[in-house]
Amino acid sequence: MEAGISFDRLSLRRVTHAAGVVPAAFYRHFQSMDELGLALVDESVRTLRAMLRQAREGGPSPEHLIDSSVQILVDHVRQHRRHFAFLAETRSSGNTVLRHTIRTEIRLFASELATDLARFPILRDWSTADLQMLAGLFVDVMIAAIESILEVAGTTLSPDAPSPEAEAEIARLTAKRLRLIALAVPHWRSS
Amino acid sequence: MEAGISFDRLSLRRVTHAAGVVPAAFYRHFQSMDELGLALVDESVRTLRAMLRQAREGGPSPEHLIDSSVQILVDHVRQHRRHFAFLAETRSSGNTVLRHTIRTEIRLFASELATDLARFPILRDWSTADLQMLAGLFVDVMIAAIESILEVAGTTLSPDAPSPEAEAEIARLTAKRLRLIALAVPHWRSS
DNA sequence: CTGCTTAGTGTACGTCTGTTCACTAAATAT
DNA sequence: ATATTTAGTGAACAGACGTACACTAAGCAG
Repeated sequence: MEAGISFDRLSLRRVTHAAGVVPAAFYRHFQSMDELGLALVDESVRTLRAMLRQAREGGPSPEHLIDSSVQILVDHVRQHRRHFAFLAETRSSGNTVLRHTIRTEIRLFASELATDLARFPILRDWSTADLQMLAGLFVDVMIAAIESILEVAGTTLSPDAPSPEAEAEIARLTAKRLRLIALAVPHWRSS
Repeated sequence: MEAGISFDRLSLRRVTHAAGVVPAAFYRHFQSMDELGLALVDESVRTLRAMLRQAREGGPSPEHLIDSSVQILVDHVRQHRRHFAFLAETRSSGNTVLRHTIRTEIRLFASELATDLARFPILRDWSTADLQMLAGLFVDVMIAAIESILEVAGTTLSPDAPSPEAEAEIARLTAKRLRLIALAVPHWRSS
């Protein structure tokens, strides 16, 4: 099929063609491709925040918190593959405006996670900087997981092989990583 | 200047123009842009391996191993900014062949790091899978650091601001992350 | 019913793209 | 000294690209 096409290889003409519309009609909706991109960022970021919300509400048991969080991540990526693929690709490539917008959103995401973490008793007397560090580390591990999942499933919107086996392996590895990091927390003396 | 241009926005005609040569002359050297890309991957990967080699030889004191490794990373990225920018961008974007090649190389890189780690007494009885997990985690933290450095310094080959201040901040944060992870190592029971 | 707004049409333009072809000048090997 | 390989030329092509313009059909407000 080769249906997957990254955003910055996407042309105005292709977009309008896919929409069954003549190229000039594009300007009735967006002034430029940048504007389209920002609209897509908005939409995708909403998906991202929905994921965090679900993780917050879902797991009251701190025992299986890591596993349930990873599972929520995997499910969300599977269900909103195109949003995550768009974010993952655009985060490191092409358009400068979009790249900065996404990176800023992710930093914000990490900050929210940090305030969530602050509620855990074990982390009560960690400095703000250290909490941000920990949250950023968690987020980066999650991002690596997302990229891996997208890689084993065709980076954009091709159906490809869903390969739940490879997905499960990535989930296990990611949970392992997070558990390792969590293991360090009690022994960290926050400055 | 706007001199920075990512590889997949790069056209055959731009390459030949920059080389001061007519478009058709391109085919005397490469069959396609893919082939050019693979040549660039080769060159950039050599830089990557040189970095690992230096880190291996450089630090015999395990006390400051983390700080010296991070410093080597920062220095290498500064000195070979374009190689790292190329790898970082192409790793997640555009051309499928190049993306897979780079990701495979990075996996190989992590594997080599894993065998290095196996020599540490504390890690003697870790399973191979767990060593790979740890090495992969280190590598992903390093990749995140590289991306951050490139971000604060203009992603491609623009001179921009070198901003050694922001670089140092990233170095500190990365070292902190690695120290946190290292702190967990003694308490991990390898399965 | 009338008038304004919105979404879409069709055409056309200039520019950039990859690729081909026959040809030449220089370097290299025999 | 001669033959062959190599690197580069210049022109030409067909296609895709972004963008502009005047125009039309539908939806809705007054």
